[in-house]
Parts: sequence; C-alpha cells; structure tokens
Amino acid sequence: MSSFMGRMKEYPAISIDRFDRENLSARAYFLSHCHKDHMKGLRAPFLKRRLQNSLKVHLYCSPVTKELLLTNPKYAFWENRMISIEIDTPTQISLVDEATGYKEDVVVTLLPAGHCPGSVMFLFQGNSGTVLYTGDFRLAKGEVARMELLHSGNRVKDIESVYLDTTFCDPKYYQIPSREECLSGILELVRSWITLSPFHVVWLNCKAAYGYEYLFTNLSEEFGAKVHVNKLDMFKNMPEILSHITTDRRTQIHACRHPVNEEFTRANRMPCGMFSDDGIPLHVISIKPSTIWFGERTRRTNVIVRTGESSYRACFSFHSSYSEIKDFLGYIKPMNVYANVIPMGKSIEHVEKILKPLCRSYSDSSVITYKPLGALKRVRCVDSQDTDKSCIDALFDDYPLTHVRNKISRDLHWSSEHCGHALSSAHRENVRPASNPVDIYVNTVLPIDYMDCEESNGEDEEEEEEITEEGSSEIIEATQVETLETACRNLKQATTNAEENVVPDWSSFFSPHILGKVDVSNTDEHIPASKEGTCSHSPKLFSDSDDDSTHISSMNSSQSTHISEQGSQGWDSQADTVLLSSQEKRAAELGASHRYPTPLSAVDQLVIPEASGIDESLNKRFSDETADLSITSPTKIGIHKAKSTGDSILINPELKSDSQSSSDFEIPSTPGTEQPQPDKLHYVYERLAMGETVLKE
DNA sequence: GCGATCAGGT
DNA sequence: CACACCTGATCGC
Repeated sequence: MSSFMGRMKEYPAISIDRFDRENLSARAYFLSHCHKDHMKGLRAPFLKRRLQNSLKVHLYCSPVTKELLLTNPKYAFWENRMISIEIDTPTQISLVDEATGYKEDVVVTLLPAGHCPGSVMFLFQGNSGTVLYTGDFRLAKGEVARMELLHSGNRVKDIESVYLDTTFCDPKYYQIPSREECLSGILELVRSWITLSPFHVVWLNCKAAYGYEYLFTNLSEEFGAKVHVNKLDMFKNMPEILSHITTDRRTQIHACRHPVNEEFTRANRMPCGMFSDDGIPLHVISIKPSTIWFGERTRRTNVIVRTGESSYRACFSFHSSYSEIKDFLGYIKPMNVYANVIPMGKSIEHVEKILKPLCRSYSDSSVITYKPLGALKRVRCVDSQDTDKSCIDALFDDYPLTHVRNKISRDLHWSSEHCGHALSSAHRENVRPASNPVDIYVNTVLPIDYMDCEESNGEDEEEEEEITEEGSSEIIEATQVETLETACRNLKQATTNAEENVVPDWSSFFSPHILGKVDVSNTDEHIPASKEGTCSHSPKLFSDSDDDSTHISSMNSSQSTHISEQGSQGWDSQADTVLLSSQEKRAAELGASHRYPTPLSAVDQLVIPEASGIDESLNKRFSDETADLSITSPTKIGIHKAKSTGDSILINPELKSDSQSSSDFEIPSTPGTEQPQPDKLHYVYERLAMGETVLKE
C-alpha cells in the first residue's frame, strides 16, 4: 500500500494520490489511478469546500481514470474540476498561488503504468528539474526503454528523482511470472473446466479492484462467454471492456463478488445465485488471482496452484517484481529515488539500500576497480540461503550492462509475444499457444494432493531439486568463469573493432552462454540471440525435466489423503511452490484415477507436441502485429493507442526478447532503437568484462 | 449522521 | 503469497 504522503520535494505545490493533511493546500492535484489507497481524502468535506473557494484548483488524470472516478456519484463534485490528459502527450500546466498570484509552469506527461485501467505515471518537467512519479506500476523488463517520452533523442532524460512503486522491492519477489504466462495458465485452466459441459463454471475470486479487466476480456474472447460481474456501468464508455462483461448470471465464467457462501456452492450454485435452469447441478471451481513469486534462486514452476478440492490460485500481479523494478530504475538512473511503498516487514533503509546503487549519483561516485576473475568463484560460493543477491545478479544487473541490455530488448520486444502466450485474441483464431500446453496443463489442472506436498516439503529438498535439475552450483560457477573469459576475449575483439569504428558483433559477445547462464537467472527463456533458435518457453516455466518426476515418484506419497484447508504454513516459502509443482507432476502420473474432479479433456492436451504451432503462431503474430489492443486504451476514451507503425523488431524473427513483456500495455518504440553505437558498445564491453562491481560482495 | 481509524476478513 | 478492498466496532465531531 502506498505510503507516499502526496508531495514531491521538487514540486511541493503539487499533490499526487493523496488529498488530506498538508495536501489540502496544493495548487494542483494528480491521480495516478483509481484505487482507493491512492484516493485518500479525495472526497473529504474539507477538500470539497476548498474546491468551491479556489477555482484554479484542478485534478489531473488520464481519461480512463476520470471516467472511472466520475462513475461513482460520491466523486461527482469533481466533475468540472477534473482535467484529463492524454497519455504520452506533454502538457503544460500552470500552478497558480491564488494568494500571491505567483505562477509556476510545469510540463506533465502521462506514461502508461500497466497497473490497472487508466493507470499512469507522471513525468514532471519544470524549473526544479525532471521528476517521475510512478504511482503503482507493472512494467516488464525492457518496457521502460521503449517509452519514447522518457528519452531525449537517443538518451534517457536526465531525471532528478523517481518516486517509485516499491511494493515488491524485496529480493524474495525476485520474479513474478509475466502477464502472458499468468494469463495463459488461467486460460488453460478455465478451458479444461468449462469445456467439460455447459454446467461446469468457473468463479474468479477477484479482489474488488480495477486491474483484472484484461483477464476478463481475454477469457471472453477465448471462450466466447462473457464474464459475469456485479457492476459494469463504469465501463459504459469503454466498449473494449464492456463487450466482454455482463450482469447476466447465465454464463460459465464469473467474476462477481458476493460473500462466500458454502451453502451455495454445496447446493451447486454460484455465490451470485446462478444455478442451472434444468436442475442439473453446476460444477464450480474457484480461481483466486494472487501474486505468486519466485526468488532469485528458486526454479520457476507453475503459475496455477491447486489449493483445495475445487479451488485454485492463479498467479496475477498488478505490481512489478523485484527484478522488474531494478530494470526500471537501473534504466532511468535518476539522481535520487524515493520509495512510495514500504514492503511488508522491511524498512525504508532496506529499500533504499537496494535502490541507491541503481541511481546515477551512486554509480558516478563509485570507483570501478579491476578485480581478478578468480575472485568470482568465491563470491558465487557464498551461501545465498537468505542473501539478497548472488554475484551473478550483481554482475549483470549492474550498469551499464542493464542499460544496454534494455536497448537490445527494446529492439526485440516482439519475440516474447510470439514466443507463445498469445494474448488478445481477436486474431488468434485457432493458433495454439506455442508454449508448452502440456506443461501448462499438468501444472494447472491435474489434481494435487497439496497437503502431502507441504508435509514433505523442506529446505533440503529444494536444494536437492536445484542440484538435480538445474545443475549443481559448481557447474554454474564453471559456466560463469568460462563466460567471463569469453567476455574478455570478446572485449578484446570489441575494443579492436571499436577502434576501427566498426560495430562489434553484438550477438557473439552476448553468447547464449553469457546471457543464458549468467544473466538474471529467471529470464533464461528470453535470451537474446539464443542458440535455441526458436522461442519455445523454457520447460522450467511450467514444469521441469523428467528427472523431476522421477525424483518425486520416489517420495512418500501416502501421508496426506484429504484436503481440508490450505495449511497456513504451507505457503510461506517458495520451497513449497517448488515441491508443489513436483507433486502436481506426480499427480499427473497418477492421472485420472485421482479422486478429485479432473477435467478429462486435459488428457488430450497432454499429447500436444510442444514444438507444434510455434512457427505458425510466430508468423501469425507478425502479421497481426497490432492486434493486441490494450484494454487500457478503450477507443472512446482514447487513451494510449497501439502504435501502428511497424517496429524494426518485426523484421528479425530469430531475435529474442527480454522477459516478462506485457503487451497489454503498449509502449511505443523509442527513438534510436538501432544497433548501439560503437563507442557505447565499447564502453559497455569494458565495464562488463571488468565485472568487478560484481566482485565486491 | 458522518468521518476517521482500527481490527478482521476475503 | 501480503493487494485492495469491504465490513463492523469505536470514537469524536
């Protein structure tokens, strides 16, 4: 939850997302999105009165946010005082002190934040410098690099301060599966259930908040069934959303909110009261969107977890993960950064310690010293049981590589989309997601004896798994050393090339080796120029290699036989998740003999060859480049439009993108996305090969 | 009667 | 799995 008090040091006459206390005297108000915790004081009598007295005070926000806010009659008094600003449109605003007549101009630019419909970040430019307030955001890696208006020419704007959404700024949230992965998992789960019969329905147990709309629209498009919701008048002018939701209970997909009533579900009714007309009992599963994260050293597993006989949890996040935050901030490199949110159980100091190194002031003052490569191994050996970062992380998340890596991904941002998880789907037709439907299925739908998992869960086993399946840490070390040697060789080559003013061979420098093994460990399925050639997802995404099931099969499976409720201790650690996934696979082996309701259609999906459809869908994606419309850009409201100009990316299908792209929130390509210039490359190579920042713990 | 705040729930 | 609410109790105005 935001603990931002409303004002920024540089522009204290402005209040953002807070409307109480000292904010009552602000000369202008800004609302980043329509969540209640960002609207404190917004309808307080005090502010209402002030509004009546000072005619120059306005509330600025995106068109969608204005629409959503004014749908609520309690905020109707703002109607004439709200000014919506189009996204990506720098707009000058006068801040007038009504007492003195003093006037200060600032230029504000709204940037899409990917958090919920209408959510934006605010970029302010004025006499006190350029500052960025992110509000709440979820941006995939590399997306910041594609935001044109954060750049001047080829360079990132010189940003004094960033007021940052630090909700997940904790290494334990190192990675959160991308929007595409989560959506894909949910689609498959829903498919496996509602295709069983018209009486099989799903209930999406969503929190009362904007932000799930893209889920609804995708489900609706995929299955041709509108999603039942309690209210939809707030979307009355957003046909792209409105056309996919309904207040008619007679649908197989529900996101309506009602007090959970056991009686109802037992009586085969939905909480909304929906039941089948002809007396045939309904079969209901509930899917609860919630954030599932993976630590830096945790193998990624499934995005769907079974939590009960007919209940599932599906990964879903409105906020950027730790690595996404670092990517974001590391790209912008402001002079200062301020945390808008204190993550649970952490202090401001803790967060700042993490963020400071990503600021310009920090890296400029830090002296880069060469350290022998041999030291690397030792650092890597540090037991990172609860350490925040491995040296690998330190190595490659450091500027300037991060910087440049983003530039790459900017060029390549398409690939993660054709990599599989086809999204919006008006044009998807029957193209199957190219990723691994098999694994998705295995991990999402088959019955899981999750209590069993928890009981047999433990630290040791996590370690064991890691070693068994991903290669031991020794192997990683070796790889890393080799990688650095390669880097050095390449540096030499690059240096030579740079001197001759020839652009060095980028791809050879970043061999799959380097980025695959040493780059942020969780993104190995998005390796640029990967030797894998195609963009099949890493099997790790949804399931692990076969030896995993072998490993699991040997486990004692007789412990728990009954699911009662979700054990509270079971979800506290990621280790649980790891094992759970394994258990699911074991469950998959057990197959339909399991006593929990099992969508049988899934069996078919189990034999779909993994590779099939990749090329096809890939090509399809190319031709449908602009098909993925953002749900945050309803036509009538006219928020951010997808760029219709082709990205250079499209021309080069074999290139791969960075991870966690979220095409729901279109971001224009940045000017100057061509290949990096030789001098820049040279600089980067040099830093990289030195790798020393890394070496210091 | 309204709002702010807190506890507790989902 | 920790976000974004809702409800209800209590207190103050």
